[in-house]
Amino acid sequence: MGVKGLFREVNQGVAERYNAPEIERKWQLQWEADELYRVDTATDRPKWYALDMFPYTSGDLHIGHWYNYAPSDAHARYKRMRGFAVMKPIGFDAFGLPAENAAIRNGIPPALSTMRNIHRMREQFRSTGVGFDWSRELATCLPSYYRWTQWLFLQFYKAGLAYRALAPANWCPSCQTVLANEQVVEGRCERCESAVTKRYLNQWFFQITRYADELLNFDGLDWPERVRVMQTNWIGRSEGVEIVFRTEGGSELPVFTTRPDTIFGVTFLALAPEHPLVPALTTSEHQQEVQEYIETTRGETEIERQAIGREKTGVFTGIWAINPLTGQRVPIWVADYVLPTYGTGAVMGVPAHDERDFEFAARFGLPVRVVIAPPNWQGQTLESAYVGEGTIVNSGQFDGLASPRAREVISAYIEQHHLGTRRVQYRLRDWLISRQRYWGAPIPIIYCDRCGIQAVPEEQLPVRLPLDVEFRPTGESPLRLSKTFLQTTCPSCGGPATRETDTMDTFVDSAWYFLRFCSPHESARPFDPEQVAFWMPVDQYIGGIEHATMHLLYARFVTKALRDLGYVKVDEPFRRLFTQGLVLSGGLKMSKSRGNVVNPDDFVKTLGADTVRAYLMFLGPWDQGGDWNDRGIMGIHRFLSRVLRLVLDTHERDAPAGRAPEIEQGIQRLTHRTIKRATEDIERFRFNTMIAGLMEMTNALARLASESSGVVGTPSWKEAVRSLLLLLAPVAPHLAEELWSRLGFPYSIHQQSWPGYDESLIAEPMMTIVVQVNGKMRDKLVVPAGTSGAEVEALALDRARVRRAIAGAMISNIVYVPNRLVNIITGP
RNA sequence: GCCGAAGUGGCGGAACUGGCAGACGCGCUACGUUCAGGGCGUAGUGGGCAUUCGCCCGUGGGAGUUCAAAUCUCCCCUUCGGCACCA
Repeated sequence: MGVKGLFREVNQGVAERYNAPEIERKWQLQWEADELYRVDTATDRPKWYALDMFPYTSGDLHIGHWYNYAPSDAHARYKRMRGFAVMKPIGFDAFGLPAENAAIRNGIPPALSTMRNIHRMREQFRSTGVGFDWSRELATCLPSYYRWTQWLFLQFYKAGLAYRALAPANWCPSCQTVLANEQVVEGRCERCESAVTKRYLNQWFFQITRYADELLNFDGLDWPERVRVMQTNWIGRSEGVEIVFRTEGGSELPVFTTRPDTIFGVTFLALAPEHPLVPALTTSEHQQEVQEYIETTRGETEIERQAIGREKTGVFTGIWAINPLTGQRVPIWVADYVLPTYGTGAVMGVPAHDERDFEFAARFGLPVRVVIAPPNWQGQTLESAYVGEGTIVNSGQFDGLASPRAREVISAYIEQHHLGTRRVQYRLRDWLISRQRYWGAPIPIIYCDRCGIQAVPEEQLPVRLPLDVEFRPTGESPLRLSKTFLQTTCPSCGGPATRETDTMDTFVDSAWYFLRFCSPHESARPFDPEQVAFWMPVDQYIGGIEHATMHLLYARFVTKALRDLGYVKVDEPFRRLFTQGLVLSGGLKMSKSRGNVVNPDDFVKTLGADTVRAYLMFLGPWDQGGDWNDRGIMGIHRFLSRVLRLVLDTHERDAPAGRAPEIEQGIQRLTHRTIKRATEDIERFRFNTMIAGLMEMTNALARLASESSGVVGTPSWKEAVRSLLLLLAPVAPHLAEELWSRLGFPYSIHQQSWPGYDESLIAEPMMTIVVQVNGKMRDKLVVPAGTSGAEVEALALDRARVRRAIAGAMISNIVYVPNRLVNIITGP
C-alpha cells in the first residue's frame, strides 16, 4: 500500500464523512454563546487592532467580501494564538445613494431597506465563521453614530477647517449631487458614470489642503508602495515660483510656474476662462468674442474639456503684459486649457519648452523663443517643444547656466527684485463634503436672516433625519420639502431660521469609524480617549485598493485634524495596510452581464465555509487576487476531508512495541519544519504557500500511517497531529475545533498558543548536494550533514556520470557552495 | 503620454539574501477498487529525441554580468492598475 492507501482503509473503516455544514453550525452557535471573540482593555496581553474595511449595506456578501474578510480573519486568529488581545470589530457603512434611489423607485424608505440589508448581511457574516467582536457592531446611519459625525463637523467648523464657499463644483446630473474631485473618474461620476458638469453652488468644504505636506509623509507606516505612490500623485506637490506680470495698464497678474528657467522664453500669457480678472482685462473691441468663448467653455462637460488630442482653443483679450525680467510685451489670451483651480489660474506661455504652450502657439501663430538649448541644437526651428534640461541661451545674464541651476538662480533673482515669490503648489483640493441628498448625516448648520450662519449647539445633536419624508424623482432633497426639518429657530437670537438641507458625503462617516469602534457605546462623547489611546492605531487594516485615494486619505486627514484639536494622540490611523487583490472567474472580472458571478453561499451550503475560506486563501498571493475555479475548490475540500479521516482513523491506535527512533525523529523534523514555514508564511499573508505546507505534512503523515511504520500513536505522532490542527485553526476554524474536541483537547482551539518550533530539530541529518559540470546538473550526492567540502569534491569527482561529463578534460576550477552544490569547471 | 506592478507547464501558482525550475492544487492518461450520493487508491504528467544508459531545449523576446540567472543590468514586446492639459 502506498501514499494514500490509508484513506482506502479509512474509507472502509470509518463511516463518517466530512459533514461541514453540520460541524460549522454547531461551533458557530457555541462560539457565539461563549462570546469567544469579545475583547476589552482589561488584559495584560499586548493589543492588536485588526480592522477590515466595513462593507456598504448592499444587502449581500459577495465573493469579494469573502476574499477580504476570510484571509484577514485567519491572520487575526493567528495573532490571537500568538498571545495578542485582538480587537476585530465589524460595522456597516450604511448611508448613501443606492438606498435613496431605491426609495424613489419602490417607495421603501432608506432606513427600512438599510436595516433589512444589515440584518441579512449579519447572517451571512455569521456563516463565514469570521471571528468578529459583535458587541462593537455599529452602523453609520443610526443617530447614535451620526450624532458624532455631526459633532466632528462642528469641531472642524469651530477650528476653521470646515468652511462654506461658492465654488464651481463637479455636478452629476444623474445623481443630482455634487462630487468631490476624487469621485470624478475620467470626467465621469464614479458611481453612475454620467458625464460630470460644473455648477456654482454654496458648498461646505473640509480644508484637507492644510495637511497636504504632512499627508505626503509616510514615515513609520508599513503600507504598500502602490498606495503610497497613488496618494503622492494625488496630492501632487510641485515647487515653483509665483511671478507677477503687469499689464500695460498696471494691473498685477501673478502666474505660477515650475520652470522659472524658461522665463525669457515667454511669448504670451494665458488665463483660465473662469479667471476673475478676465472681464477687466478685455478691451472693448474683444469684449464680445471673449464673452462668447467663456459661455462656450462653461457649457462643456469635464470630458469634453479634457478630451485627448483635442485642439487648443482660446481668444485674445486685446491686452498686453510686460515680462518683468525682460521688459518685453506679451499678449494676454484666454484659453480653456488653463485650469482655474490650479496655481493662479493663469500661466506664462513658453511654447519652446512646454508641449501645451507649443500647440497653442502653433495654432494661433505666436512666436516660439528657444531659451534652453536642446542637445546638438544649432538655432533651427523646433518641431516640438523641448521639455528636457540643457544650457540656457537667449536669456541675457543667465546664458550658459545649466537649466536646473538656472531655476535656482532665476528664482533667487526674482525674489531679490520683488518680482515674485517661491511657492509650493498642490494638485490636491479641499474636500467638498456637501451632498444634496437625503440619506446621509445632516450638516448641523442653521441659517438665520439676522445672525447668519449658526452652528447647531452640540447639546442639540443629533440633528435627526426625519423619517416621514416623501421621495419624489424631482432631484431635490426630500429634506427641503420637509417643513418640520427645514423650519427651526436660531440658536443665537431665537428667531425663525432654516436648517442646512445638505447632508455629508458618506466618506465623512467612514473617516472616523475606527475611533468609534474603540468604545462604540459611549453616549456622551464620540469615543473614550482612554480606549482610543489603548487601541489606536489600527495595527492591521485590510481592504480594497479602490480606496487608495479617497477613504484612506480622508481617514488620515481626519485623524491628524483630531490630533491637532487635542482629541487623539496618534498621527496616523493605520500602521499597517494590506490591500487584497480581485477574485476573477475564468480569468475575467465577475459581472452579472457576463454571467460568471460566483455566489459563495451556494458553496457554503454544500462544501462548507471552511472550504470556501481555505480555497480563497489557496488561490494565489492575496495581494494579487486569483482565479476562482469551481473544480479547483474540490482540491481544498478533499484536503480537509483527508485531514479529518487521518485524525479520526489514527487517534485510537496505540504505538506498537519496538518502534524505530529515526522515524520518530523524522516526524519531529517534519512537524517543526512545517510550523516554521506556516509561521513565516502567515506573518507575510502568504496563505497559499502556508496551505501547501499543511498539505505536504498531511500527505506525509498519511504515508507514514499507511506504511505500518510503527509511528502512529507515538508521542511524536501525537505531537504532529496536534500541531497540524493548531496550524489549521486559522484557516479552517470549524474543522480544527471539531477535531480538536474529538481528540479530547480542552475547548477552544482558538484560545490555544500557536505552536513553536525548534530550529535544531529541523536540521536534516543527510544533505543532498547537487553536482554540476560547467554549470549543468549531472548528479546528486546524499552525504551526512557536516561532510567537508574536500570530501564532497572527492566524492563528486568519483561519480561515473560526473566523469563522463568531464570526459577527460582538464579541470580548471571547482566551486563549492556549502550544503548545496559543487560546480566543476573544465577547460583552460 | 507619464508613473507603478507583472509576464514561469493545458490551468491557478511554487522557487529564502543568484545555486536541483515547475512545490501544492486543478486537469489529463493508465491501472486497481462490493466506489450509491461532487468516491478512494497506485503510477505517470514542461517540450523534443532515444529500445536502454541518457542527451538536448525550456521561466515574454534580445543582449550582458557570473563558475552559476526565473532571480541582477540594459534594450524591446505584451498585459494589468493608477494619473492624465496640474503650468
